Amino acid sequence: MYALVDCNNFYASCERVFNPKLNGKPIVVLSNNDGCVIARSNEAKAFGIPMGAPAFEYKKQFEENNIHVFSSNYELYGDLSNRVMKILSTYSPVSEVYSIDECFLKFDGFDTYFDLQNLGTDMIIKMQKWVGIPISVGFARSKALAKVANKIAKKFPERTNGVYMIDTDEKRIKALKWTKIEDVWGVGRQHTKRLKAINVHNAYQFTQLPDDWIKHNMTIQGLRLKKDLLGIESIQMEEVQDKKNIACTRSFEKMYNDLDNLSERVSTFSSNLGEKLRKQHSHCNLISVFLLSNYFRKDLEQHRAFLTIKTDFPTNSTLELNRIAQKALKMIYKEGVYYKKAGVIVSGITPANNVQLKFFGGENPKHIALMNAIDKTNKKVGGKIKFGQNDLGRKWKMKQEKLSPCYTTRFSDIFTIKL
DNA sequence: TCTGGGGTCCTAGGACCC
DNA sequence: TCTGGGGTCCTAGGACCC
Repeated sequence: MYALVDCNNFYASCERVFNPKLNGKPIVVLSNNDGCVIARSNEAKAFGIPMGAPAFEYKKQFEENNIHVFSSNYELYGDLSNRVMKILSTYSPVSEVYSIDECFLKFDGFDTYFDLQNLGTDMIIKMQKWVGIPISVGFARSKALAKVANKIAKKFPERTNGVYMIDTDEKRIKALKWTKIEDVWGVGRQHTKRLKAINVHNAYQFTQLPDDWIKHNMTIQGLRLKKDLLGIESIQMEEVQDKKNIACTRSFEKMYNDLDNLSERVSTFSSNLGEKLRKQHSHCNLISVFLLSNYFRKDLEQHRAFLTIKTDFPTNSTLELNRIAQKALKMIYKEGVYYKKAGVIVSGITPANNVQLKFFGGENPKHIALMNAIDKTNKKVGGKIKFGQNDLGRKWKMKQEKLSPCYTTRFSDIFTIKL
């Protein structure tokens, strides 16, 4: 059996942990730059606030309905997520952290000795007590079915108490008939359109489609999904591994049409990626840069550009990454266009201890020592060393007007109790 | 005025090899 | 007149996830 454990309205729930006055109150959490809604408490959902709603369009509704609005606080969410995952990992030797708020657990052979239903209830109680985060648990014979079971547990809390198990074929078919096709894990907008066109509206109908059709239209992934939904394990647990791509991308608060400002952004993104690469002890040999104009301003010239450059040797030196990223930027930059977003992505990632040596050239050994010294210093005193091209005046600070304290990761933000 | 960020997997087709 | 067959590797782009 598999379990999928999912935190309920995770970001919104995180905001409540150290601010219990918010229990029962509507909450929304906004994306970077306070752009759009990316998490909603049940109360906020009841007001009809959709996922992805632009904050400025809903500002009035937030005020009228006393909806509490937060900027996203990834430092807090990340730390609480780690606590949740650590506790979940004690329930089974095989676990897979699937996202910041979801975890698969595998219970091979457990059913002989444990009542999984009770185990699920135990998880919920412990998580509430130890971390303060509400969770839902779905059990089933495959990962895709565990996802379905989880959805049922979350949708009917009063009937399931947060735990639902699909353990018979009868329950499986009933659950699949209840699941709308667009809600199936792995079926997105495009597949939904195609499936509805051939009269497939729920997960059960999907499982009745011929393999050929699925393979042709949804690749091998679709076929695995079908088998998983039939109760035949086809989507395996995955080991945590090093990242294969690392990206750093941002929308700007206003648009820029000059190379100077874009160049500064790209340089800051490159430093950030260098740090991340070194942290996971990797090198990369592909660097991509992209620029996007403002999609919402149809009145302005549109330009989307993306360019990948191969490095001469695998590297994780910020200086080398930035040199190449700047080169790419200059090649795709188009004068006169107002840009709203830019990003740098590194890929072709290899472990640092496994670098292909070169006859001529290669990483400048001085860079290695320099990066080492910078990382160590920054770790000790908190990001004090920056590169000349990076913004030192912090004029790029994100719009975060409703940021909550980092209760668990900063001494300055620690919770105070008044006696 | 204002609209997020960071990932994964799969496939077709081109480049190249013998 | 007539021009093969069988591979591998790489990458862009499309689909998906949270």
